[in-house]
Amino acid sequence: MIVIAGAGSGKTRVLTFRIAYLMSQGIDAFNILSLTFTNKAAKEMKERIATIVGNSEAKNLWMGTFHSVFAKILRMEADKLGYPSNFTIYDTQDSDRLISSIIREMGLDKDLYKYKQVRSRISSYKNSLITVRAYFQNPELKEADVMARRPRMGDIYKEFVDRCFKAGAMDFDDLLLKTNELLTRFPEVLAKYQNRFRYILVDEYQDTNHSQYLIVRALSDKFQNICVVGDDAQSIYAFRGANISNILNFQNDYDDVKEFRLEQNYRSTKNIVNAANSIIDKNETKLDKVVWTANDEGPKIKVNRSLTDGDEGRYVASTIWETKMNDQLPNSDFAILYRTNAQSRSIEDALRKRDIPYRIYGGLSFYQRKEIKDVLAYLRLIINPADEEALKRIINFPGRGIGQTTVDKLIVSANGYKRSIFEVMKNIDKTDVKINAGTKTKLKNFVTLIETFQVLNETADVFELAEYVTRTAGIITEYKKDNTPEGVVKIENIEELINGMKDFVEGQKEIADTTGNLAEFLEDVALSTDMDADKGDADHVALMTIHLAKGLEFQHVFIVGLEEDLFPSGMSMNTRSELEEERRLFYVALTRAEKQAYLTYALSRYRWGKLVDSEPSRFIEEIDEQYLDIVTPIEERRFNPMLDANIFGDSGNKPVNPNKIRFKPAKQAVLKKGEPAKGGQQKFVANKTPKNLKPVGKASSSSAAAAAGGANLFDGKLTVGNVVKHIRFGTGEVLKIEGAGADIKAEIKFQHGGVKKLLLRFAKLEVIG
DNA sequence: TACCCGGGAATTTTT
DNA sequence: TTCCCGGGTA
Repeated sequence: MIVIAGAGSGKTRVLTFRIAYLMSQGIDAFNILSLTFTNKAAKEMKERIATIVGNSEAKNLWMGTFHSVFAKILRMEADKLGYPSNFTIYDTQDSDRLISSIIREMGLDKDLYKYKQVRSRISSYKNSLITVRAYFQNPELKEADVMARRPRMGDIYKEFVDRCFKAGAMDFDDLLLKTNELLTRFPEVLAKYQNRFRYILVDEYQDTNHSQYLIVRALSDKFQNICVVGDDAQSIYAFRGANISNILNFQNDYDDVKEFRLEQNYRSTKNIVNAANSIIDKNETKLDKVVWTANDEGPKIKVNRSLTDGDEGRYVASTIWETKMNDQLPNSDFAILYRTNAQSRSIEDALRKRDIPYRIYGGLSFYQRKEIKDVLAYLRLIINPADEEALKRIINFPGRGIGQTTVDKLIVSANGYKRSIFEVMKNIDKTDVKINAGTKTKLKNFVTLIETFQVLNETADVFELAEYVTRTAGIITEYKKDNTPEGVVKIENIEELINGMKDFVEGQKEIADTTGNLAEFLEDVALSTDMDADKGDADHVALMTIHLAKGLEFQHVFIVGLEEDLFPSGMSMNTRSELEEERRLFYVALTRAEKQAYLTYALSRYRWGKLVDSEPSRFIEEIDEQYLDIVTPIEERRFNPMLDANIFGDSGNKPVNPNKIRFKPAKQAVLKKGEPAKGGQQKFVANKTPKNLKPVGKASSSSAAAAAGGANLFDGKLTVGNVVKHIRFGTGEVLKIEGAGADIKAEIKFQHGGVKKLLLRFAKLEVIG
């Protein structure tokens, strides 16, 4: 069964009710597999089902992301593929580092072989199930890479795969690729999971890549009881291998397909739905469907032009402020969506000036921070000493006098002996590595250190282990040296991580069938993203990329930076299909809005530190004019009368003249240093955000913090003089409270452990006096 | 091997 | 503007 579900038509509801229905018909939850693309979607769906069928029933459902479900299966079957069951999952950064290192070792020109391009190339091979062997058997692939002036691509690919295997590591793509390998090479395994997963449901089917498609098809082949839900108009992940033809051709893959179309939108006003339709109409590749709504007409979509990105931010902030006040709305009714993460900056500055609380979703997540990754690298190495990336990360952190040269020698030697680096170090005296005695001692000490941790890991839980490791390995000491605010935040983050582990351990105790071990914690971490940490935290405006916004809805949505070369992105307007994906992205953005949508663009914008002229996006014009309300702020006209004539004609309120603004390449007008920008307003674009401020907003996303569960006291409940109790520091007195909004900190003097500054949003404090 | 400095590239989107 | 890397020096 396929459900083509337009935006806002309730497709998640369809899935949850179908699952609940299946269970009400006596089908064992054990036999149901439900796949999503984000942990958050899985979690929400599980909760919704739990409210219908009850918690204990819902618990047995296999529901999760492709990556997490198949990571679990791979752990159980790892030995068949020659992997350890506690294999490491390399994140993108690990892969990047390994690829860079391979390029360097092979003596290739790193300007020709850019690691990011190499990584995405390898990723697309894997997602298309092109193994190393398949690559070398197919002259066309080789040809394509030669044409791209990367003749050694195949060799890098091979080395990368070999090194991952040797390190007992899988990257994100491997989780799918190896699952395919498992299901193809071992018919008995396939049969086992076919019999197990008799009912399969897939959300966001339009986003599946070839690898995922094959897994789903293999698993559902026997019973052919599969239900996929999706919307071709919301396919926005082609760049990472999603194949829109999976949904377009679903009918051909199964014998007896029922198709349903959900075309009524329950989310948005008529204006928004119709405007969105008028955009998507411009795409050639799509399934026919007409989304409609019975909702009110609603206000027209507001289009606003600003002079600079700074002005744009101020327009957004002041509009939110006014609307909030006039209509008495919470901050959470507003979202600001942009094409690229870099755009958040000017918006943030403006929001901060107006004291509007906001949260940035995506970007650098808690677990990607350097200090967190350092700690995690120790833990990774403890359970999997072969983990090359973890080892390289910490072998000289904190500094132990083991430099790049030594590491390079070890790598060469490890490759020669076909052993892991750790094994070479362990047996350093038996190898022919040319390293002087002093360094050898340092290496031995490091090995001993890790082995001590491994012994402790036999008996201690994650929390105890991490606490011991951070102290013994000198990580805390290292960061304590740094007295800058950044350094303090790092310590706090590590403390937060460790607190999160405590909660993890507690949580695991309640769940009978998990081992509650380190490997499991690390898997959670590796597959978690910033979006997952959704908690009942303070009321805030949401800032995120449009990609992240898919599936969400807000009363008021601002889509900012609607400029040629930015949205559509300059890198995605060369082919029709790329442009159509950008258009679908715009469609997704617009259909997030329930009541009111705003489109904004700036005439010039800082990019790469330079002021660059820009033109309105073609997407603005593609919307049927009758749904638009083109506004030009009065203050802009007053300050800059000369700018008006260009686009809007004399009245300043006429619709955009297509001939003036369409399809001209953006001029890269570069402003010399010191020269004022048009209107001179850009100097108010405050870019002097203290370094530690921005990350704090992001840090709120940590699922460690989410897991904390304790009351956060940053809304005035805590005052100077209070006596509080902290889970780890014990009892203390509040000396000072400082900061604002999400950033409020308390300075607390603890009876044992001195004075500490704690971020109240994280710290679990109990007021006892 | 550690540290400092200057030059040059970077920004699509992410499980 | 920011970050990363390489080269040079101690």
